[in-house]
Order: sequence, then C-alpha cells, then structure tokens
Amino acid sequence: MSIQDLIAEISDRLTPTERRVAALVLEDPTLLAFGTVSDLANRAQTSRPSIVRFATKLGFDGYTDLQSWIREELSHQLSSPSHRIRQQDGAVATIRAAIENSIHETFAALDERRLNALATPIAKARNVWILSGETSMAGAVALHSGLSMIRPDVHLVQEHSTGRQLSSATKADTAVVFDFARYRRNSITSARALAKIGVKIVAITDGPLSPLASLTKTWCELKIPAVGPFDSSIPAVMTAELLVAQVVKQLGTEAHKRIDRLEELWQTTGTFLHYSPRVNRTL
Amino acid sequence: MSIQDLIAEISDRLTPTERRVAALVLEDPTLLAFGTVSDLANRAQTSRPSIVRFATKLGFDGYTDLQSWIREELSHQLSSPSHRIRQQDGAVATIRAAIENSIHETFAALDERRLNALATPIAKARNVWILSGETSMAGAVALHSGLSMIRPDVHLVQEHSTGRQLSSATKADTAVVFDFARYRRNSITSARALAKIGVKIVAITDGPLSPLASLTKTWCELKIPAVGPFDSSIPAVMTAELLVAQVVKQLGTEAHKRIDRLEELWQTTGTFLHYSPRVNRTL
DNA sequence: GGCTGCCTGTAACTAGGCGTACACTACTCT
DNA sequence: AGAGTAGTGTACGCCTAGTTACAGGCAGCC
Repeated sequence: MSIQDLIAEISDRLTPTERRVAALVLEDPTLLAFGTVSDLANRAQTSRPSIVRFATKLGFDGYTDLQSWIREELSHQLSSPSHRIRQQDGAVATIRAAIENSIHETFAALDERRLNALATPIAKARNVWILSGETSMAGAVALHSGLSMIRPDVHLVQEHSTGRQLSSATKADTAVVFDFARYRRNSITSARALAKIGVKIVAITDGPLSPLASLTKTWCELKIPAVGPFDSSIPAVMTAELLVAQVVKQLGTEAHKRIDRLEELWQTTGTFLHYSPRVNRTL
Repeated sequence: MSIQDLIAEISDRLTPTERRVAALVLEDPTLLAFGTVSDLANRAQTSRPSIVRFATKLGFDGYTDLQSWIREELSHQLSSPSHRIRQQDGAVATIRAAIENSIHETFAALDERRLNALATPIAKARNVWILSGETSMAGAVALHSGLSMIRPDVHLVQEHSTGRQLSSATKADTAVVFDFARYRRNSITSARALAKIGVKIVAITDGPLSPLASLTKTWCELKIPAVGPFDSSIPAVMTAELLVAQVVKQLGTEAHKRIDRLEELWQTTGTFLHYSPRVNRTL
C-alpha cells in the first residue's frame, strides 16, 4: 500500500485545498517524510490545520501518524536486500544469500565516480605497493596479477619482508591496502608508516571506523560475508578486478600496448597450451 | 561526500560514546534522517547532548544542521531514479550483469552433492597440492589460505619450483588444479604427471572439453565472466571458499580444534590490532 | 596526593511542533 | 431571504525538540 494508493482511494472526496496538498505530496513524497506541517502549508499556500485535516482524511490520527507511516515505507525502500533475503535457510542457501548481498553492496559502493577516484592514484603512481591482511590476500593477488599486466613497478608486499620491500617507497608512490576487522597489525602499521612519508594510500576496508579510513580520502567500504567459519574474499577480489579495469581505461593505449607485448612474449615462450580450438582473445 | 566519508575523516578523534553513535548511524542512516536526538540517545545508551556533540564534531552547527544535510542526501537518492540509472549505465552495468550471472551458474554447478564429492578427496588426502594458472591464482590463494587453517600439509605450487615441490607427491595425496582456457602449459603438464603417479585430481575448470576434465571424475565447470580486458577470478575464489567450508564440515571437530589453536597462536603473537583509536598505547 | 584535563550526564531554557476549538466566509436549499 | 452546512484560516494550549550551561567523575601527570 503506497501513498499513491492511499490518496487515490479518497481522491473523490478531497476539497480544493486538500487537492493541492495531494498534488504536492505526489510530486515529491520526501516532503511528507522530512517536512513539517508548516512547511507543507507554506508550499501548498494554505494553513496548517488543512494539512492535518488532509492527514486525518487519509485515515491517520494526525500528521504525526501519517509521517511516521511514510518514514517506515521509505526506510524499507532504502534498506538493502539483506534483511529481506535473510529469512532463507539451509547451509548453502544462506551462504549464497550472503554472497549475493555483499556483491550487491559492493557494486553500490563502487559507482563510476568512486572507482575513478580510487584508480587515479594507482594509474599515476611511480611504484604501486600492495598490502593485505590474510582474508583479503586473494584480492591483493588479483590486483597484483592484473596491474602487473598493464603497468610496471607493481609490488605485492609480503609480511616477512615488509621493511626491506617498502624501504624504497617515495612520495610519488601509491599503496593499495586491503584489510578488514580484525585488522592485521603488520598491514596497518605499514600503511601508517607509508602515509607518514607521503605515499598516497588507497584503502579497501570495512568501514569508516577502520584505522585505514582515517589515513586517506580515497577508500571504499566492503561488506564481508561469511562462508563457513571464515570471511569471504570475494568482495575484495571483485574490487581488485574493477580497479584494474578502471586503471586500464585511464591508461588507455599505454596499457593496451603493454598487454600486446605481454601476449607476444607468451607466444614465443609457449606459456599456454593450444588445446582447444576455441580462440579466446581475452586473457 | 557521504556520511561514511564524513565519519571516516574524524573517526580517530571520536570518544567511546561518540564511536557507539557512529556505529549506530552507519548501520542505519535512516535513524539520522528520521530520528530525533532523543531517539538516537536512547539507542546508543547515552544522553542527548552527546548526540549533539557528535554532530558538531562532524562539522555541523548542531543536530538540526546534520539532519537537514542527511535529508538532502537521501532526497537525492530517492527522488531522482534517473540519476541512479545513469550511474549504472556505464561499463560497470554490463560487468555487473556478467558477474551476477556467473555467480548464479557457479551455485547451480555446485550443489551440495557435487561439493561433497569435491571436498572428500581434499579432506582425506595426506598432502594437498594446489596448482593454478594465472587468472585463477586468486582462487588458488584463497583455497590455500583457507585449507591451511583447517588441516596440515597444504602446498601452493609456484610455477618456478614445480618440480622440486611436487617431487614428494604420493598416491595418498590430492591435487586441486585451477585452470581455464587458455590453459597454462605448466599447470596442465604437472596435473597430468601427478595423475599418472596416482595422485587424486580435483579439477576446477571451464568445461568437459578441458584437458583437466579428462584426468578425473571429481571436477566442476565454471563460467568465467570478463572484467575489462581480463577474465575474472571471482568464480574460482567462490568455489575455493565453498570447498573450504565443505571440508570443514567433513573434518568436524578436528578442523575446529585446529582453528582454535591457530586463534590462540594469533593471540599470543599479537598478529591482530585491537583497534580503538582513542587509546594509542602500543602504536 | 592533589591538580588538571577531558568525557559525560543532569537540568533548565527557548523555540517550534502538532492538534483543537472557534470564527469567518461562501454556497445551498427551503 | 434566512438558515444551515461545508471549507478554510486564526488563536491558543500543550508538549517535545534541540541547545546550552553546569557539575560530577575518571584518568593521567607533576
């Protein structure tokens, strides 16, 4: 039952002023959700009691009642599908719901603009350093693999050799840091150290409260679903792949040239098996 | 500039109560849009002034200011669906469709029975060897990471040291091989060699025509979507995670004991950060 | 141990919210 | 033409909202 339906039901019994109010409300329902009686009265060029009467005519106790109803409707509309899906049962089914939901949210977090903001420092960096906690390692690997094919000087930083590897980082560099609660000490302290010497940080983490989020303006938030006893790395991997695609777009021909050279190299070294007659131009 | 960004910017200067408020707001932003100061105070188990202080810390004149700002943000989100569609209209939309479709198919391929068939040789193996091509490396890493936490003797085989690593494989072992067209020569030839000496093969590949499918009865087929110029590793990662969860189920208490020991080890070695920015002792 | 900060909750104030009673206008019906 | 009725705005009361000033409490520091 939407506000449109409610109004339609009583539209034939509306007085002229009430009709104006109805038109206003239909045009922008947020007016009802956020506005006060006075606001609406001003907008509809009428007095406050008319607004209240309009509410009672719709079947509510008063404007307050109508407003709280509208707000609930909007809340449902705004909230993610997670709550709706959660009611399914069975082991695989719940995992599936969790994964599909997290993918939904990841796409929501990574619109074109945000993706661009994250990709730019990666495309422009002199060196790219990739740091990661345990559960997001797959994401780090995917990013490293993808970026390596389209630009030079991409380094996946391993925990046991952090210091040695990072000692040459400079202000012209960018570090991509993956980490989620529980934050791995090594990743966080390294990221802080890098930020301090002016390395640009791109953080893939689990929320604004993350220690990574305070280090940079270029970050994004991922919802991490559980698969069995462990956290999933799917959102991290997906983010990594989207980032790579975006960096390719930004680098343009430069990246494509590099891919072609790599392809040539693979041909001459016979890296791939020519097993299937299928010609797959993409990698 | 979203509410998440705003909170992220000042997250390290938040007091404990303010942190509770922040968490609440992040979990459900409609609370901010619709709720009163009292509502929030009750939910966060604090007093009204703390809510107001939170608002001012975010850079607003007071709660009213913050709320009207949030409402405008939400209005944009709600009242202009054309805007939302336009954002999805770029390259991201097609990528999204491809990924969601492939996830759908992956779940279809991996019903409970098939998952069990794949997991059994992994749970029972003396050693587990993991081999992978380039694009599925993230899946291999995820599998390695997950399996390592629940059972011993799991090895991720790197291309440059294949021979040395695999020389100790026996009939009691299992090899999990990820590879998709174009098949990487190294992975395929290694898999063939292992199969010849009686190592059980679990193949994650792209169809019955794959050279891997002919080596074993325990295999599964994944559809691989493209993200930009490259193939996605998301289906591989997802399969790896589902496999890990299934192996955990099969191993039962044995796996759980192992996880507990690992947890204990993490505690004593301080691997993880107990993040609460207000208390800056050990950093 | 006392002092000095910083957090946090209590209390009081102002303002604006909604709802209702009442009065005015205009139209209709007898 | 007068009375009644429906529609609308004015005036008032009560209440809760947000804000601010102030006091208690706890930790760290000389």
